[in-house]
Amino acid sequence: MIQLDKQYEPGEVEKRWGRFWEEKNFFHADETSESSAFSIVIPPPNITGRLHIGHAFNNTLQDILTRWKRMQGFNALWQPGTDHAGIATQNVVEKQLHQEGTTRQDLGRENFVKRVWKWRSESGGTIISQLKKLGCSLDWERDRFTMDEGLSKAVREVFVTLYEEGLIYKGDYIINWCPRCHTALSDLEVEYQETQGNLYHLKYPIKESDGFLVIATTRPETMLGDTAVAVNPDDERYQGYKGKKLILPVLNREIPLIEDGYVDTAFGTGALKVTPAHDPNDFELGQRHQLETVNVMNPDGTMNSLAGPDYEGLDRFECRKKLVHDLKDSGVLEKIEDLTHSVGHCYRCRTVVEPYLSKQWFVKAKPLAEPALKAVRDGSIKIVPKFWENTYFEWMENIRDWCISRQIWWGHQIPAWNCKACGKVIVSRETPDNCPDCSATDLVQETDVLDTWFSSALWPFSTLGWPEKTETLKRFYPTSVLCTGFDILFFWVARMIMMGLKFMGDVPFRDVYIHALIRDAEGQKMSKTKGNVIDPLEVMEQYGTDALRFTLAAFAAQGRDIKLAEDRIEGYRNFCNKLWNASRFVFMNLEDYKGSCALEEKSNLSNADRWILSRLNRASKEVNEALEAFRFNDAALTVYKFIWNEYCDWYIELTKSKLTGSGPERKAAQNVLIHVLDSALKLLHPFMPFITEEIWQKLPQDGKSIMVSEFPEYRESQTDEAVEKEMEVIMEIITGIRNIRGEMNLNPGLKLKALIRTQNTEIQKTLKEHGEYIRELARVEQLETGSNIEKPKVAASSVLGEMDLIVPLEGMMDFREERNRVEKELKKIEKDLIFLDKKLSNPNFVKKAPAEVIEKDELRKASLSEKQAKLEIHLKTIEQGLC
RNA sequence: GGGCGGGUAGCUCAGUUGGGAGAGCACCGGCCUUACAAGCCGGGGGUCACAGGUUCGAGCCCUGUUCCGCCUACCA
Repeated sequence: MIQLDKQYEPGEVEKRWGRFWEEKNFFHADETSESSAFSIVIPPPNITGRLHIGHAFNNTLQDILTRWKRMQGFNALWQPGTDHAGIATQNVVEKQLHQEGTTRQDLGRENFVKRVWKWRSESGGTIISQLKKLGCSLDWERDRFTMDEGLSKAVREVFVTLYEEGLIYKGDYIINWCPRCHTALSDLEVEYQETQGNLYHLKYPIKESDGFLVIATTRPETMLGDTAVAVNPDDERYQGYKGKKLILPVLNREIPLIEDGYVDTAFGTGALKVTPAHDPNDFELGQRHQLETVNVMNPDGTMNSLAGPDYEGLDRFECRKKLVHDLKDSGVLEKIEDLTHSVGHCYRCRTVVEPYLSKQWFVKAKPLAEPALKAVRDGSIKIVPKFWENTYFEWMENIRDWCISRQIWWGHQIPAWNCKACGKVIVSRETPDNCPDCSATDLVQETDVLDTWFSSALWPFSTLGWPEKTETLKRFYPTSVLCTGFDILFFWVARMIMMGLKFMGDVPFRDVYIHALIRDAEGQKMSKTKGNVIDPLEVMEQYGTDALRFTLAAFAAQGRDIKLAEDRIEGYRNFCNKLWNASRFVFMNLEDYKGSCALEEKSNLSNADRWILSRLNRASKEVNEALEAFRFNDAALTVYKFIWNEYCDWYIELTKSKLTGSGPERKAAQNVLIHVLDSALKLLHPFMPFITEEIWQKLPQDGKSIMVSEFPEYRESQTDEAVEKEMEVIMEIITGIRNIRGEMNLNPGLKLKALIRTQNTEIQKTLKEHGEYIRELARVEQLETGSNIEKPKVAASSVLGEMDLIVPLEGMMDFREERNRVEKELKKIEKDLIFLDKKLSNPNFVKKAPAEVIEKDELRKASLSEKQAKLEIHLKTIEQGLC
């Protein structure tokens, strides 16, 4: 006989089954299999990453889908992998070097890259082992890394193709520059933050005049690169200044006054200093007016020689300070105003980003975006929840060219070479030996690497083998679902769609499920600096992995952020224990059981048996439907309620008396008990893989693992409405008696008598046949049913639908308690009747509402009135008793 | 500036086509009823942010207000 401990201890169990699944290779998807495919690619975590609660959430959802589909018989592939995370990883290794008192420049490029690979092999696997701990059924055999040979080949292929088609170009543009990371960033990689700043008003003298123009700026240090001042041609204040020259203070450079409609007359003074090399708008102004560009900064954010001898070498913010001080002294500074404006920060290191003019590589986005827009518009790709589609459209319609070059060393080096001899740019899939134009062999490869997101954009097909035409690719592309947070909708999702359509000629996935962000209990974004992070590993340690997973699923309602409350996790830990103990009960009653989990002899089934089977069937339906629609919370809650409120609270209790016998009833009960447990475990398995496997393995089944067993499906023939109705009546009476017991403060152990008066012969029949349920669960020693039952003088009474429940209480009734109880009930009824009366006496309601609604309310009114009358009579007898 | 999401019980949240609101936790009362005190039984608790509108009827649909959060933008 199998015995379980009194409490479920997750730690050891999780380790054991985690190892088991991996050893048995159950996570592996076979590309030669004939079953229909289901595939998901993991959003590749950074190799620098450690599992945070967002990962836990994201991957739990994917694992639920994968395990569910796998159990449904699909050839399910969940494709694992990691991202090389260019800037982030380089930062980590540079920090290490810094501690060792050296720099990457000291090491040189080749050695530095070697060093990063070494770091990766030593520390880059952390997140992988953490995902395993979470129970993720990823096909580890297919683990990929964005810097792998195959994926790098894909990157080259894509780059060269796009270049050849004119969709990649190189040019001098203003880009976002991080002076700390020393690299360009794409527009998306800049995070704007409302910042309290200043608006400095500066006087620019007019040449050959005593007058001056006042310009306003938030970044005075950039004035050193000014090459014009612009005003709006319609601005009356400046009508007389057309064609004038201004003298740039400090540097005393002569700059023109230009007119451009871009200038907002309402902002500041209406005069705008123009710094084409340090502001994207000014850059465009500069192009329109053929202005000079003067770049006054070094790549590290210090001022260069063009900033003049007083400021050269100063950091941009020190320069600002000194400059403001100097301008004040020289009378150039008119005033300083407070101004709240948003300032861009590097998303990797939080340094203030500098708009910076430099030579970069770009992807022309518009031609790629158009088919990507269409795919979502025509439903080839469905985004869930749907409202995210608007956000997607918005961004895609206004998409700008994507700056893909990064001035770092860790990443895919751009496959372009410059011929030293003739200057030709060679972009090639293979490393060229000599220049095709001049045959020179002195070729120097572009030093820049590609944006990490460039390789991630290819993820759904590069991981499956592309550009090779592999079986895997054929079998699993397009993938079924992409499951991710909205924060990378543009970074990643949109770009995958563009690249997938471009290079595979088909969408990369059919559905995109966008889940919420996890916040702390106060609704704050979790961050290390705030110290409000919930570490999933700690939670798993404390409550068990299954409890964490279930909590996350139960919280995953669409369209709302998740405030993770720890007491919920505790609640679902308790659920594990509940399931554990229910199973314990089942096993305790199985010593003489010879059968299997399959439903055997159906003719001996009791009403309770048939009821739970019917309920199980409904639960299976709801779970499947909910998962199909990505309603994870509904699915989780359905299983929860089925197991706790139906199987444990009712079925197990109902079954106890049957188990005490030894006849066919006992055998039937055992069979149903175990069959339903088996099915319930399967329904729960995608959410709680470990505990379900642990229990399931002890069941009399001949499968290898619950994770490759068959997921319960809805079968219409198995729903038994008649039995459900009968059992409802019985449960209603049991609850009614318990209520009287509770409200009257009667000892739970006290045996009671119960009389049920009803005119309904169906109910009478049910009660005659199945009265033992009531006797056992409500602790009733004598149960009588009939149409003309007399109520004894001393009795508590309730009206339950068509039934009058009477509990004789001779010698144990407190009349005051009973009066309170009945009065409370009557009050409720009165309130409801007033409401219904009002509604039904409204001629418009009767005229316009659908007949069935009116009928329902009329029936309700009638039964409430009847109930009221009965209770009032009862109340009178109580009051007589009180006298 | 534009857009999106949200405001439901003390707390965290459900509420699928409009037919007078649910769960978990917390709370109150009673129970070691031999699976489970991480449990069992019973109970109290809500002007569904506010104001209008549509409708016989609104948590749900429309308009406005307000608060919170997020996204986005060329706020010198």
